[in-house]
Amino acid sequence: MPELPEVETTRRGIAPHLCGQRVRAVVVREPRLRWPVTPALARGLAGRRIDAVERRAKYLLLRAGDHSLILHLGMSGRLRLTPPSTALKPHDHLDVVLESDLCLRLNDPRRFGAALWWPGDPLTHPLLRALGPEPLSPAFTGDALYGRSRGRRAPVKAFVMDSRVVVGVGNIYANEALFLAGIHPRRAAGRISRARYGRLAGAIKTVLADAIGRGGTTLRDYVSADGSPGFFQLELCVYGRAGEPCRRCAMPVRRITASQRGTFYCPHCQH
DNA sequence: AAAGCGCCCTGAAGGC
DNA sequence: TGCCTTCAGGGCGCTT
Repeated sequence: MPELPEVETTRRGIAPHLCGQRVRAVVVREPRLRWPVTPALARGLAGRRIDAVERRAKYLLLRAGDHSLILHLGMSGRLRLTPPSTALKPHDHLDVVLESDLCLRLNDPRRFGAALWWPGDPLTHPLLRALGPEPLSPAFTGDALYGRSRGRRAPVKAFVMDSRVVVGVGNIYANEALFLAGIHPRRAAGRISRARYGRLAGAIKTVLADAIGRGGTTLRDYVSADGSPGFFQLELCVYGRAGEPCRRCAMPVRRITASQRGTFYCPHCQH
């Protein structure tokens, strides 16, 4: 479900309700997420105050004193703010109950998500330490992409979805950015010019910023923390549009499989 | 080092 | 209606 814009929209939704709040209780109903949710998490977080809610890549970082709760929504995870008395739905795995009597509730049918308790700065966690630059930061540039791509024979789509290269570019936005930049998703990463990488970096920034501005993309069931959907799906140029006319040239959008992911592109506009 | 898979899960959709 | 297959917005970790 969530790519960077959906995670950022969720962060913006929950942060005002969490920051400065003390945690009254933590309820773990299903510890079998991607990694087991440990008793240390429930024990350690209860009673602490949440100081900040940040995002790195698609991870949400809740800072609580010198510790941190690291959340990842995987493919199907959702966070909702709700009174703790709200009836439970299937797959409501974790509650963080606040003293305000609101509750941050994690629902994740596929359980690819994660809730990790870390005794330190979340950015030093092994899963976060080696991540590439944030796409919306000044450190992410076409020159950076160009430099890292030399000698790479993998398709450019896989290259920009590699979190060591740049974080937060999932399948939807990789397809969209490559369309905006006019680059064929199967082109070898090492055989793209510096100028074209400049356009690609710009396209990634544009598409992610636009999607955040529209509250993310709602395809099936994504909703933000307050239950409202995103609207970026209305702007999609290629993702999920196989057979429909390209918005630029009207040629039918083509669907192929690349790196085991659905890949959409315009055969006329992208080379 | 880079690249390519398998795999962790459930649910929805489509074919028969 | 039901059963089966396929596919899904992620990404770790293993093998080559």
